[in-house]
Amino acid sequence: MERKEALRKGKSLIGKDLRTLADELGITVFREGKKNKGWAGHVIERYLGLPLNSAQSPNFGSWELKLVSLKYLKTGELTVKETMAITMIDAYNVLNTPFEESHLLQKLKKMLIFARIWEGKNEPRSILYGVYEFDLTNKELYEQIKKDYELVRKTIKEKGFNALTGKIGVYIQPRTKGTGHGSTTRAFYARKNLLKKIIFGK
DNA sequence: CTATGATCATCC
DNA sequence: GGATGATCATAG
Repeated sequence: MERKEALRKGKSLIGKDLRTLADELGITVFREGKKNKGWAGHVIERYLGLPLNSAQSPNFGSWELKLVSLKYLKTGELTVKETMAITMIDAYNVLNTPFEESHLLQKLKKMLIFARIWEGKNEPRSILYGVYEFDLTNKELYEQIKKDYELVRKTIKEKGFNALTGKIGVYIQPRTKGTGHGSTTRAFYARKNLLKKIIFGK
């Protein structure tokens, strides 16, 4: 499926409750009291007729599916609930790859962001809010992301991979991520301020 | 066991 | 409420 087509079909889902769709499509949201964290993504994939694929980059070919949770503040304002994982950091790869050719940039160019409204850990319902493309034609975003990438490279080079922390970066941060239990892997995450720009245009 | 996607837990 | 680090589910 082409990216454009996926975007168009995705948009036709806006306003729908992904929870009821999950039931209709036979997607498991909870299993033995535990949440299947990938359920919302699975619903979208199934709806679009895509294979449930967890493999790395070859995702769906010309584009990638990402999900972001939104939530309402007490003031009633809608905001981004969480940062978004983009891709794993490979120290060697990052050190030897300029931003223009980085895995990070390739991912950003391809991704389609599906924003859903999160209402609680028990997922009473979840409305699809919108579908977005990552706008890298926006100079300000592009340049700042590039700076963040360069900062990560510099940090690895001067202080080592383990010096990377989630505190680094303005739009993109290198955050620990792994199976836990002492894992030291890191991944690029999109910070909330960046997601807000893309989703709410501010 | 590890990679990946995404969310949870905790600290401020 | 927001940020950072840790964990969970699943596939290979």
